[in-house]
Amino acid sequence: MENASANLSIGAFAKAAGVNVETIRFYQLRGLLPQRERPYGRIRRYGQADVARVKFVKSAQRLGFSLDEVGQLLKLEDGTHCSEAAELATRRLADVRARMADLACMEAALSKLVAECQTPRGEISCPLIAALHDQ
Amino acid sequence: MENASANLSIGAFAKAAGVNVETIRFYQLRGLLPQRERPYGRIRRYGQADVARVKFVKSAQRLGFSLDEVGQLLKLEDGTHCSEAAELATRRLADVRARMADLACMEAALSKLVAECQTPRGEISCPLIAALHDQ
DNA sequence: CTTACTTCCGTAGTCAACTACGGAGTCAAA
DNA sequence: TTTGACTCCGTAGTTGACTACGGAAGTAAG
Repeated sequence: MENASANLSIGAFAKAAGVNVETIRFYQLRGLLPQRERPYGRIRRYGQADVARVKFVKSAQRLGFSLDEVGQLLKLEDGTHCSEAAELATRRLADVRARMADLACMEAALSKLVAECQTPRGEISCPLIAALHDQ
Repeated sequence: MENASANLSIGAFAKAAGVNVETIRFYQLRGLLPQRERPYGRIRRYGQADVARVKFVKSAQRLGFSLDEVGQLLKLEDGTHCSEAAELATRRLADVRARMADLACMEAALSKLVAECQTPRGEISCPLIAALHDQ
């Protein structure tokens, strides 16, 4: 059922998946897509299952998974390893939350500095630069 | 007044600034630190002003500025170009806020998926993997 | 004066996730 | 059958911010 509609050239495949041809090749090299056999000096053909796989990769990336982690997720793809998948996702979630906290600090500091810069002051030096100096 | 206490070797300088020696050299190459003259086949010496400059770079980096932007900030260092500095900071702030929004989306999606994985279900496939398939 | 640590300097390597290039082979339309 | 687009494949380049390496020269301690 995988090859049922294996009628796409790599270019059509890439377009259907919304990525560049080079990205497809790169994923094949990385083991994220199976290396299809090439029928006797002909061009390889791809199907909807391949398109779905690339879209899966892209979805997971949007959630902050690295390609390595996406690879692990793909190995669990039959859906019988829910707890392993959940563990990966939990780690990712912790990471995302840590990054959010970092950004919140930056946000606070930057908006304070920008506000101070826009406050009319009667004198010399820029509070943004000054603040950066004594952290 | 810059060279007032120019008595640190590059190693001591790096330690005082909390970075590696290689990082100092890299910053010199990038123009973030002045290329000191080398007194006739002797070793260069550095002072507190240099240490402060590296700390400035590190502070700005923590706020999300790239080294290129830090370079611009350093050119404004005399404090008389407050509005330019504020403009840079405003751009950074917008960027930080955009990244926060992205991460918030990821957070929501991931925590939903993890929660679903932990909900007892009576059957087959992993909701996390399934969800990734139809985004 | 010797020994061992630093410094100097340029070049090359790292990581992640691609992107670019180039030459040969394949395919489809006119 | 020719032409022009596409595919194949391997290698190399990109970005950002460093990190590593290696040989020669300077320096500090004993």
